[in-house]
Amino acid sequence: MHVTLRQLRVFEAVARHLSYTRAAEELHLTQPAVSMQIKQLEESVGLPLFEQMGKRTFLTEAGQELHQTSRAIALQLEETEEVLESLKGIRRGRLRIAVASTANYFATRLLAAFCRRYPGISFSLEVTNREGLLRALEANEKDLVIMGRPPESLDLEAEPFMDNPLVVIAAPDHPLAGTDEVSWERLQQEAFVVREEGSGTRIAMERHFASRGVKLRTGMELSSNEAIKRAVEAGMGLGIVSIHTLELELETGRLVVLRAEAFPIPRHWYLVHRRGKRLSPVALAFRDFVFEEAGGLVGAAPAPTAE
Amino acid sequence: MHVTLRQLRVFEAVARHLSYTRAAEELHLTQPAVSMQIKQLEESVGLPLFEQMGKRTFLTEAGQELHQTSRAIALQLEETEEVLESLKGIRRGRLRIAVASTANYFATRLLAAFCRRYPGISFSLEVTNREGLLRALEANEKDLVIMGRPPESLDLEAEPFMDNPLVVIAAPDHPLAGTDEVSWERLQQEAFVVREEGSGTRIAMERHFASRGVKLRTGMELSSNEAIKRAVEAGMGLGIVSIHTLELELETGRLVVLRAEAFPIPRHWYLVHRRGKRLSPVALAFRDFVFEEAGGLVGAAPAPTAE
DNA sequence: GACGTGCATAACTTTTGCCTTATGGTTTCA
DNA sequence: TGAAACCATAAGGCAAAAGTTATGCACGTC
Repeated sequence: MHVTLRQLRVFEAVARHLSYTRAAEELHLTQPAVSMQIKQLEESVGLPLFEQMGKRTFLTEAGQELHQTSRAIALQLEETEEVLESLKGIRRGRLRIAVASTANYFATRLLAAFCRRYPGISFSLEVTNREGLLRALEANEKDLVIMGRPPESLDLEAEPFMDNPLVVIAAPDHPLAGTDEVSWERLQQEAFVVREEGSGTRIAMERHFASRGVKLRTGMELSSNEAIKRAVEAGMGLGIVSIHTLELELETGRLVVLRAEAFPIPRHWYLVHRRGKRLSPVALAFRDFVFEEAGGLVGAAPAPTAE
Repeated sequence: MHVTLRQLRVFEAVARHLSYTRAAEELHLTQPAVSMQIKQLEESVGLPLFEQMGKRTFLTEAGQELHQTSRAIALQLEETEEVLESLKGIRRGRLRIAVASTANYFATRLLAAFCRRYPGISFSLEVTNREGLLRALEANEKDLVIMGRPPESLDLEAEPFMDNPLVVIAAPDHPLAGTDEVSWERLQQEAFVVREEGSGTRIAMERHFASRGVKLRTGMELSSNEAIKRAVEAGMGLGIVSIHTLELELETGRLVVLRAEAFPIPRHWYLVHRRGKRLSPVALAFRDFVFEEAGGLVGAAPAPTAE
């Protein structure tokens, strides 16, 4: 059946007015143009759609059936057009974001602020580990990803937008707590509670130590920042974590940040997406928003540390 | 938004396969043809619908939205096509019929038989008076009308399909009941219970009497055949009704048909529709059916009476 | 019976649609 | 690094789509 949308549109007008001439006026056409469209439509349908009884025009049963359909289709297209139109702007839309587990501590706040500024946007925020992030990037499942160390393997665009200093933490009753500045030599003698292999924080630590010709003394290996903090609290050694994870612990005095030589380790949070991906208007808006506002929103973070 | 159904169809195929090349194969096209359709669609939508990430093709959010719509539209067209297809045949369809109130006595049986032969056809049967029939014809509300005397005013096609003899009825205890043959002179002396002015039966009676130079003696005027019969039963005079209305009364002996000179009055039932109306396949089938079967189905009717 | 209205039809023009082949650029995988 | 897969783009050409004007026919009305 070779109907065209144009035929349906013309048909709908005629069916509504029950007059070829009125429909032609509405569509800014001549009457023969309408006649031809209807004729072609009737031909491809294989049934008469109208019947002229003297002066008046009636819909046949087939015409009534098709009238319903054409109205439904017109409606559907209108609705879709509206949705698509709104997708062009950022009044509405969906934003799919994935963040590294560490970033969770501020990403939620970031999203909430963005949400307040642009109501009508719906979000999905996946908090996952590095593997999950890479898989999501690979499968193109997310609009943007927030992570600390973009891998070089995939072809990505990564823009740093906020400092992410790694600091040394200790229990308040640790011998080094409160000392003026712990020297590098002193620090080497301590055992560290660390994240698992492959973790971004772990890799950054190892590189930091290696670049100074020292092997990291790992006392205990744990798979989450929360676990690290609990272990350090319990006096099982020193820890190295992003300062963004410490808001509560610093406030309540359950952990302290050591002033240590060569610390904090300067790192950054990156906004990441696959190179060549066409960011939606919503994603672009979020990106802009992040660059503008990120600093102000991460209240607990210290002033950026120059490298 | 100037989308075409073709664009949507091509788009749907690409969205389903997530591949221009596969879609082209399915549609028996070359790949550039598909590319162009999509490009034009994207242009008229104003948004990218796909994004190529290296080897793989993904739907953008706008693409997902449009994919839903295009599937829905395709579905709707399919369904409509099916309905229209069935309208061509008489497997399905609707038949709208109006009958004169007198015809009700056999029209229902006629319709029931037709319904048994063609299951899947739905009916509407309006039983109404002459006025109602004319209005329905004027407004083109019915496919076919069954009536006893098609008016000349409207431009109609009327085909007689069955005899509709008007007979003289009397109560069983009437003096004339059972007599061999009532003469015309004798009959003139009787008073008749008649239908109201404008009724088809009434008009036929008056013409019949007038053609024989006699004025009808009307004793009582009633507005339905049922009322006539009850009045005759009660001994209020003779009646003249279509024999089709008498099935029950004859069987139970509550009324008798007089053998009278110049009776029965020969009349016919007509199948009527406005001239030039395109009858649907269902209506045509019903028309054929009526001509074939009408005689056999009106069991109570006597053999046609030649004029 | 003449006129007005409404639709159909014909003839013609212009534009657009649509598809093809040819070619070039990327990306991926061996 | 070369082949293969995939898509984009350009150029050319055919077909049809879609519109116009002009005209005719049927019906209803005055």
